[in-house]
Amino acid sequence: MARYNPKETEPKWRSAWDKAQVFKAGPPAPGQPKYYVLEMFPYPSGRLHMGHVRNYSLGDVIARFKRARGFNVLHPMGWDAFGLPAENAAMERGVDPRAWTYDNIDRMRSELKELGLSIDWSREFATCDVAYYGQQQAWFLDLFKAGLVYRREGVVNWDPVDQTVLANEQVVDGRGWRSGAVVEKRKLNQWFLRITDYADDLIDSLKTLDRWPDKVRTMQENWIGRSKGARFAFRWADGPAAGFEDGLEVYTTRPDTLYGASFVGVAPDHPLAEQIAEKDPRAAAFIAECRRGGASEAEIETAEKIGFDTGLTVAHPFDPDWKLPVWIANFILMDYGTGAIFGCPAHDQRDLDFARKYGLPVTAVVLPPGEDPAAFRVADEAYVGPGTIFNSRELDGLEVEPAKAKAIARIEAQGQGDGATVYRLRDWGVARQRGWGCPIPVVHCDRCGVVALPRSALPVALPDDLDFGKPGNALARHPTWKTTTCPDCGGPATRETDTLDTFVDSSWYFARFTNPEFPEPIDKAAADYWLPVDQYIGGIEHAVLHLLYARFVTKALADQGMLSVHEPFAGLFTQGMVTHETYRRQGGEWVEPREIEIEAEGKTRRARLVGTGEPVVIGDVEKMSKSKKNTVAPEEIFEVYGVDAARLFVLSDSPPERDAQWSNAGVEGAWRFVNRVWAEFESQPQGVAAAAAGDDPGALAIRRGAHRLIKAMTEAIEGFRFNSGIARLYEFLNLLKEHKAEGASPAVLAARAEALSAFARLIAPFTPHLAEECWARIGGSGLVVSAPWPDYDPALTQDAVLTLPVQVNGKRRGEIQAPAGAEPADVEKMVLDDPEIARRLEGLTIRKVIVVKDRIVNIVAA
RNA sequence: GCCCCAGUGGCGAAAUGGUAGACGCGGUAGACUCAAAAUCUAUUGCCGAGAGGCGUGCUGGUUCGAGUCCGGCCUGGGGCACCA
Repeated sequence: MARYNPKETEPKWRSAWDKAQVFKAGPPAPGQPKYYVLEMFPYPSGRLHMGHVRNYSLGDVIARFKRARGFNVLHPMGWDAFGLPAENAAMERGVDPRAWTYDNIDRMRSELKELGLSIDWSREFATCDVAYYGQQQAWFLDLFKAGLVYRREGVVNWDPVDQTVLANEQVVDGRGWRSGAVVEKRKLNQWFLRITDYADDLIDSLKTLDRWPDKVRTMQENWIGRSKGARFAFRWADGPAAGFEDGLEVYTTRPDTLYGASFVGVAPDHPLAEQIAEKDPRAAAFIAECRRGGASEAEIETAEKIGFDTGLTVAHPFDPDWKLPVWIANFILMDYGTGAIFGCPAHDQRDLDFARKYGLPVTAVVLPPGEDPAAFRVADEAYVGPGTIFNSRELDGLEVEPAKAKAIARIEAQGQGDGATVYRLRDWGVARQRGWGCPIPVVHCDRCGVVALPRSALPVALPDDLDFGKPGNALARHPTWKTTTCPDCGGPATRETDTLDTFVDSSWYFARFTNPEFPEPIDKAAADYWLPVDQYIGGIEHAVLHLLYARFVTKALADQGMLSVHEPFAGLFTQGMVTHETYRRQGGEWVEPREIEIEAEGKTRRARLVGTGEPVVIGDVEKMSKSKKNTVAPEEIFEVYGVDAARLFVLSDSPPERDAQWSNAGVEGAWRFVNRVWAEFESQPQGVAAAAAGDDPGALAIRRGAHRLIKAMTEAIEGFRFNSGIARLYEFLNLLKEHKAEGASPAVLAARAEALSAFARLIAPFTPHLAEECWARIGGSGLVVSAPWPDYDPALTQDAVLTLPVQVNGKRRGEIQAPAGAEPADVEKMVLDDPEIARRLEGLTIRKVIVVKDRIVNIVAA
């Protein structure tokens, strides 16, 4: 028997698909539903890694399944191709970033094609294609006109390694998301997209995304961080500070605790604090001290609360004779709310710590349920729970929520402020001081200021001769590119040399895929047909980055009339990472998996270096990374086991949302399966027609198994339980082996023929090349990729006679055989007549017999 | 600190409130082989010779019946975080 040879079959079938153009998305067809499957497009690093193999295999299962189910499927691929790695490669190796990127794309395209993905390659583009980013500039200008783009000086996150500004979302734990460098604060002119205009919509419509993981929705909700409260001004008690004649505006979520106020505080970089510092060197010294503190988690946790009494006082809004001191305090943040607060120490831990340190009063105004108002005191722990307001004059006796409403109403009546909603979300800073990106299509004119280019001036293309040889912005130092004329006055002007964040590039590519040739950014007819993406697949690491930006841009473009959908991704699936065991030599150096061999004896496993036999320590299972040397190169796996075995293993071992552990033994298991499948098809005599089984028990077992399998696979794929589905394939293969073709009756052979026809189609989404080879072997018509998904007969998914477990007092004590659908009363009689059960019931009195139809019997006895 | 998720054999994992451990990996024994690899067969949760007993992080509860539902706790992972 010939061993299955993927090296021969896999390329053969890929070119067959290619020739038949089977993966090209069709035009809108009446009566045929559409399905848009998209995996997050890759950065063209030049190398396919196992994470890609997993991500794209997952999407491919869905795409192939939906095709087989009769959907008009769109499954495109492109390249997120701008960004720093190209610039770094350029600087380190003196190559041109453009050439480097397109070379990488060529290499990765051929690797992805080798994976046998059902991609419509006719729609491929890279974000660094002028044809793409020129269209991006077009809609950027539309947003500019709509007031959704603005430029202002502000404090921004500066990544000193990548030498560029970062958005808040791109700073993780005080460090740049890509470089890992500690981010600095800098004051810069910066371009922003007004994502905060959409804060409410972005939160509220999360509710409609019922095919998104709760986790991602929660993360976005937290990130946007909506809080409801009041914004109001404290009036000055001793004459106004210059520039603050209307008072000092604060934000609070707890207006109900106003009678517990004991001070008002401002952030060290609040304009009032800066004004005071100009005249008072002690205040200036205090502010300088605050700035020294770092922004990392550990530093914040241990940082002591410190303050500076400005000597200014304000009046309590509800009692003009009540004076409150104004402090500068290090724990108040300038970029949240108004940068100023009132301190209520009894009901806020930070305020309490601060008040204890500086001897400020602590007055409890919320009485916890069941506490005695005369005796209740706050010691070291602020009380933040529910309760009844007391010590608060007209608010006394109210619960927290009504008290908030009443306080806000009074503030509003006094004209001092109003109820307000505040967000943690900041506007999206999109300018990057980098040369390998989409140029921002505006010019700076001495006379007219910042001028947006007209559409006719697009695309603003990158020059071909950028010098990436040294750090910094290659575009800004180009000798001639930025010199231009003002489209308004015709006078001399310079081009903006900042480029757009690459997250802008990826925030609309899914819409461009619907018609990548269109002369406008988006072909509305095509987008209306294909969008939203029915199933989007990618890593959880983009939960608040790409996925938030893409939602925002979709809403903004929809408001410009360019799109009809307000959400880009109807279904989202976040897949886990690919991990591997780590190995280290005694000295601690990491060792690659290919350099070791594992031996097992009983339950213990040992690893040794190949060749020397030096023992190696088996370490934790971790995400594949070059630094820990626990990577496995996909192309080496393809070479040994073929693409199908790799695809199968990466889908079979863990549920797709969880991390999958790669192991050599595991892929060998998948390889065994591939060979056993092929052996099963080879052993079947050719030309046997599928036929109804009659009552041959073997044939019936095969048919029942097959129909059960079809049902299970259909449900498993719909529910993203690929690992369970694949387990059922293995199970069914074991069943087929019990009913070998060799020496089988005609009835069994006919049942096998029916089963194998279904089986070839069921494995097609997972091991598409093998499926074609099997399909051809049994004389299936056309390509299996175009064959319809098999149907099942519900009547055949159940056995005629069932084995029902019998429990006594909830413990399994035996079993009986009963026909499917047997009436509970009949089953009860059978159970009580059973001698083995009767033995178990000796000396007991039966109180109750529960029969769950076709399931279980439980006898309650004492 | 707040929010979310997860704890099941040696390992990856299954299990609409109804036979816990499907399926795979690994192990053990055997067949084939001069031998090995590959392949095939059997077996494999734990304790026990067996009958049987015990088992889904711990602990209470609901239920005829709980891995699954509810309460409390422990451990691990993730997100947010001096956010007023």
